Amino acid sequence: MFFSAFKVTLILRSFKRMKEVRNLADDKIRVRYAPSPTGHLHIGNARTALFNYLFARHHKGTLVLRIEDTDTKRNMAGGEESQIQMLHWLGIDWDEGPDVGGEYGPYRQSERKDIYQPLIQKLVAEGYAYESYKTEAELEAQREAQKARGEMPHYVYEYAGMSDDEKAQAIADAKAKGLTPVIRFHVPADKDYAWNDIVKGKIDIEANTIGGDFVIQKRDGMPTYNFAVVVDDHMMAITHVLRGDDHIANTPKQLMIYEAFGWQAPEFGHMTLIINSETGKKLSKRDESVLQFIEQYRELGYLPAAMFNFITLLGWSPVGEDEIFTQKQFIKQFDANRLSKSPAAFDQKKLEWINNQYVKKTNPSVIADLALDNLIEAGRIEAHPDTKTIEWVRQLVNLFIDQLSYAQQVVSLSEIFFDGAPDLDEAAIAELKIEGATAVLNAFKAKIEALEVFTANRIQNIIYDVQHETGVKGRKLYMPIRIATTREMHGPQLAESIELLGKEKVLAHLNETLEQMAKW
RNA sequence: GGCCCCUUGGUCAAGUGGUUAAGACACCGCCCUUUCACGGCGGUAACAUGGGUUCAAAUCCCGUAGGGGUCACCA
Repeated sequence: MFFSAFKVTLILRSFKRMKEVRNLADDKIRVRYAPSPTGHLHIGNARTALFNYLFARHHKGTLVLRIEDTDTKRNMAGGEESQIQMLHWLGIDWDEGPDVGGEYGPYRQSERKDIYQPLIQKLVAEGYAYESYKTEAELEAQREAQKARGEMPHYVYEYAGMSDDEKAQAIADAKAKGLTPVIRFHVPADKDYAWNDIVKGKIDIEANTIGGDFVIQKRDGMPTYNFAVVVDDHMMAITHVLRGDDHIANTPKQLMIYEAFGWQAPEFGHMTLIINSETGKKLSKRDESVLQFIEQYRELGYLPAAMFNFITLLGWSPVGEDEIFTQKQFIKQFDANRLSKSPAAFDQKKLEWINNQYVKKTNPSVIADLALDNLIEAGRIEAHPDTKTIEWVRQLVNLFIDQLSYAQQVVSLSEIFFDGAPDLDEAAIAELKIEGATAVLNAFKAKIEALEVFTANRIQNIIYDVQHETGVKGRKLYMPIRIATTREMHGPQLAESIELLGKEKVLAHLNETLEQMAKW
């Protein structure tokens, strides 16, 4: 017996699979979502949070929320609260974080300075890092000069060619001038940093292509992102880092720091960015053509479960052909190996379709409550409506519920119930000129005037009566009534619409229409 | 420009050497229907490109093109 190439391939493949399963089945999996509180929750960040959440819950691991607020200038007041609130709205919860505590805290980087400082000093003492006195103005000038020479901007080691004594002297001089240094990490020359990325596969980057020694401690004493993540991920025992692929270029820098400390790096997975289908570029926060923030969707009356579903399908795909799942089902079937390698465009139409699927499955009173807010917001209904108005809105929403992509659409769909009678368009006029229309309308009007209990049921019966009386049926019966009462050719079920319009409005519209018709 | 990543219909995507190349959204048509919508049925439409490897390539290798990301004392 001998092994065929085919068999060897099979064996290798199953070995590879075994390894994956063993890694991923480990219940000590700890992942984190680490936003910086610079604003509201962005779609892209929400997706990162979502995948980390699914990954953690699928493997029964731990999700950590860590606030990366080392840039004191960019921190926004209320940013953290806003992010937390929107994550909860989406149905994401976590096991450790600034709001819930945990054994690995504190969970805000601004509260961890005492942890970073000694570690930075350790790197300096061991020669992995050094004080850098170049000012931002000098560095800017250097970058300009490099560009002028056609070079790409990069940091040049400021003590190049100096002996230890000369270097010590230079530092002493700078100190004498009262300059405060930053700390730079000394990038090892001619080394390769490679990792097996969970989504992209093997990535290999040479140390000398990353732009020179990078800052790990800023002049204000705060660590930079690239330093703080490494320390925190290590100290918080993070096993898997799932983040946007705009972090790929940072990864070698972080690997260097792991190496300097002798720590084991976590597994990395770099997920694709969400792009704007019009520009093909990553969603930029200034981009006006797409709503970018979760809060905006909430305000339009999108349902959290639908958003969760939609975002999950953006860059990840389930095994079968279904696309609508409960959160529980998503957790059960989530598999990081199925994360997409190519970027996904944000498709508003698909989101609307998905939300409509959820709207139809949701208790109508929930949708009505959302729509009520939108109607108040739009000025259609006064704030603090009475119970009669609320009941009326419920009926209104029920008329449109099957076609709602999101609750706020009720505002534009229901215009005829709020505004005065719109002008008739040509098609409507043509419809009213069809023989029999006048007879239908006169008969209908007489019965409506006499109707005491103004309900859809009674109104429908009137329509039947008109049918028997005039002998007109079908489109020729309904269209004149629809146009004369609602002043539109299209709309939801007629009897219900007439009920909601109310007797007064209906008669006013009927009279106006009949007067117009008399002049033809 | 250096480095890195990506490339299946308009969009999201399945696919891991042999398939009539799934499915969903959108679009178009038909049906249901008093209109609109919902729903049902059907249709148009794709492996960027050139070379290999192989009996066989969307799938493996190399090149080319295109797109994107990143090059801060931002994260």
